[in-house]
Amino acid sequence: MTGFVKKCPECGSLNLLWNKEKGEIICKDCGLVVEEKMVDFDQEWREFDSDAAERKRRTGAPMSYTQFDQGLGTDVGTKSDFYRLDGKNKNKFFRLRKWQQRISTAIERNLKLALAELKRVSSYLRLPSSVEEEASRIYTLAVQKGLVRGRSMESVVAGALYAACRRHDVPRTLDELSEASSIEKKEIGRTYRFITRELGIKILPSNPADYIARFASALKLSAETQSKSVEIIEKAQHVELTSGRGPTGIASAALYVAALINGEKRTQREVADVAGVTEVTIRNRYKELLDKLDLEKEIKKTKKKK
DNA sequence: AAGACGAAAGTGGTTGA
DNA sequence: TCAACAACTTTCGTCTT
Repeated sequence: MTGFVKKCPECGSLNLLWNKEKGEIICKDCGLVVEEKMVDFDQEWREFDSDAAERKRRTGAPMSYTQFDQGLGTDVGTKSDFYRLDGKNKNKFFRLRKWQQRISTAIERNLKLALAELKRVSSYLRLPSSVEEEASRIYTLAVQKGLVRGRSMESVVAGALYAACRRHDVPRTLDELSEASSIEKKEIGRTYRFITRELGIKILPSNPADYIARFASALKLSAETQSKSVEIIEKAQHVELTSGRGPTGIASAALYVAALINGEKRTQREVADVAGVTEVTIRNRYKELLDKLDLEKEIKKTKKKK
């Protein structure tokens, strides 16, 4: 097991939680998200003898959708081939090469550009490579279905990334995508809905709890507060408070309450900012949470302690 | 003076006739 | 295709700490 990060840079704790699926390392003590993008250096297979090793080892460049042609491109000849051909075949050679280049310019160049943009945005957001891969796949499919026509390449890229994030339970808000790609929120939402519908990609509504780690870390809240808010969210889900509501609203309200309970008060404004919702939404969710989950005692308790 | 609260009007999207 | 609708936002005035 290889670990780059062994100690939390914030509080020095060694109590780190590795979450490979989300590509995050979270400090259990202070809640800081230490590293959001990490590489898994483990081999996922084991070799018991040299025979098995031969079969299981894979060599060569990985095939990846982040390469525009999955890394398996073909070029029709180069000059070095040219001198070996007679007159007739020279013509054929040029014809083929011309067509190859025309096709390249039409579709593949677009893909090349788009995937470069996709990589840029995804690294800006420090997304795990699994998400980047998925997004590239989605974009490629979208191009093949001609869904990019009439839309800007960038917005489709952003939409594909958003969809990939959702599928991998690594939610990023539309605001974050918007900031990274400089495409309007509405536009991303629109293309996101469009391409997922057209490609028949099913996406479950995201779980508010998935946002907690990042929001809490941005607000420098303790791990207790984090788990408290996850707990609150779970309770809220049992009482059917969560369906139909924006997950970020729920997450931020739960976080706000949890912070109050643990005496780590943050203003509604602060929470609202990192979660990308308004104070009003937090207030509404907050009120509902208090109504249904009688958390008031707990808040009063910590008040008296002071 | 800042933060919390709540009312009212507006926005963009979904749904169902 | 249109109208009703729910969730969320913006704005603004009032209350609380």
